Amino acid sequence: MTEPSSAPATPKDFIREIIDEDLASGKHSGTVTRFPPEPNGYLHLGHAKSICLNFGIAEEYGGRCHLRFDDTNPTKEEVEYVESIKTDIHWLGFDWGEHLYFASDYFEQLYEWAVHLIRSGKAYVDDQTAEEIRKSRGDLQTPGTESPFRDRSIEDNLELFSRMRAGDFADGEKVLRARIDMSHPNLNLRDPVLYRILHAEHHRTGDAWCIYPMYDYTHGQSDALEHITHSLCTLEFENHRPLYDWFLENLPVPSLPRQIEFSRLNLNYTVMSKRKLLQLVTEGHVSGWDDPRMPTISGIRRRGYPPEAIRSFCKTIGITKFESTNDFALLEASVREVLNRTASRYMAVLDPIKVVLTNYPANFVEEMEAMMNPEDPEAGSRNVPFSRELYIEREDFMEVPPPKYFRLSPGTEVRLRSGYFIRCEEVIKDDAGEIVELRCTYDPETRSGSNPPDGRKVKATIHWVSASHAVDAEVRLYDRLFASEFPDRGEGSFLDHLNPDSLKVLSNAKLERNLSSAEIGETVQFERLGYFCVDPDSTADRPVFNRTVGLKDAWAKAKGQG
RNA sequence: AACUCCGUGGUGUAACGGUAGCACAACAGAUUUUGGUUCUGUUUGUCAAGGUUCGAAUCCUUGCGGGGUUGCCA
Repeated sequence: MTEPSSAPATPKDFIREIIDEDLASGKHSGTVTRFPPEPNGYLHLGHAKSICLNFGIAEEYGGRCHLRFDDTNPTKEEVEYVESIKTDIHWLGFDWGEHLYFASDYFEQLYEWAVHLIRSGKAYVDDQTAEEIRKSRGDLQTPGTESPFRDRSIEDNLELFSRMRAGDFADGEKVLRARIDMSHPNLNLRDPVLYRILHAEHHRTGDAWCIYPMYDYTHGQSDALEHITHSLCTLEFENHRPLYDWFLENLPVPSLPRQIEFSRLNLNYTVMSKRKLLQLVTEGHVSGWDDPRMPTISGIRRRGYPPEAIRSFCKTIGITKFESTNDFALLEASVREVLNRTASRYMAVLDPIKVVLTNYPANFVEEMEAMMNPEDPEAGSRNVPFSRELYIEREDFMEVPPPKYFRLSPGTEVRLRSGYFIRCEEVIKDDAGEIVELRCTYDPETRSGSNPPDGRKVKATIHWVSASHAVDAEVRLYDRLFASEFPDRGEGSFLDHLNPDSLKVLSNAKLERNLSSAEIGETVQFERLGYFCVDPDSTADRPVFNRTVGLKDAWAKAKGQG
């Protein structure tokens, strides 16, 4: 079983090290993890980190990972979310097989265990109001005070709890609490609430219950019932672990899972909390949960990020207990790395300016052969029509070029990608002085594949589209949703930091003919511009493309530095 | 202030008492029919002070700094 020492094993994070130890010591013979979303919202990149961790460990260790919906709060949860969560996990490339569970499946068992706690004097029914309970809990420096109902007899508690279940009481009238220690320095141990009364319709159990277990009372026992070995969650649950363990110690559970906490994913220039994402949607700052600017899984999918890139990103950022903020550039680097290898190349002109080749025959069309992907010779080639009238990118021409500008300008020559050398002979403007057309000549001896016999060179190659063959399209240019690196920090609302230029719609883009057959969801490269994904808003005669991410742009950088 | 977790280049992450490495970012150069890709090189780091040790990012102490916790949310 020993690896040859020559293999530079990728360093393991502290969680995998713990698993290794547990396997080596015989504490566990296998590994079972779980991903436990609450079905009250859409999954985002933070969840992706947890999904990659839990399902990734299951794959690596030949174990399994359960998908368990933590559905203990009927007032917030909906079936709609259950389905979207399943879709997103599958899209990320993971599968729970037959191990789909719901915490609500355990309601009866959980109830019996609550009775068990009451019988052993470790739980009681409290008649105090929410407000009274809050006040008597004390605070970070002050111990709490015990409830006047704390010492009810076991018989009374049994009777009352049974009547709570039977619906004899109104919402909030009573709760079941654990009987632990009202002066414990960890507030979670100050007689936490186990059950509350909620006369609400549950998405799975309907009206079978009017009392619902709290997260703390549910999670660990669900883990134990499923024989989860390692229950991985984020840092904010660290203070809950003593309570998690308390239940396992005081209940006849079938297994002893271990909770381990790691730091959640933070990304700059975005927000990740469900509440804030929901706010962006409900207040209309974005078009929906799947707006391509959203850090939701459905958003990045629509944006065109490949799942492989998300997985590699999660591998790159690692797992630690240190609360850190990851650079958005790291995510984009993962996206570019995958797309550079896999995306087909096409030409598209986003902001067109017409070029007429005065020495090229009218009504003549040549089919130029172009590589589908220079990084992947197997991808083959495509034909691109070439003719007398073309479009080129407006920013690929400058009448008065600054130093180091390699593209087209009056009198200079560039290569058209997969086409010919052209030289700009004349600039045509309208009355307003706006450039409307360039008159150029082409060199017949420079057809793609051959260079001019006189050995002359050009300093740039630019993209183009044949005017008569062009497909009209809308292109949506996305930028980061927030202008500030940490929208959460500082005074005021995070909404104050929204980037007003996060979406720019170009409605006059001209695409290479071959792009008309691109399918919704497909991500391609527009040469020299970036990666673009076909949006579901596309129609048969008018495709819509979303910019996934731009190519690195050394010129923009040089220009910016002036 | 109580409890608790955590501090390694600009960012993220390794090094498990023995040469502080990798990725991203930045910068410089080479290649290039994408100012992309690829390749090469450069800059930048162990929070602080003591202690243990032949030797400390690592162990100990203290200090400093950051996160989390006062829902009948998860």
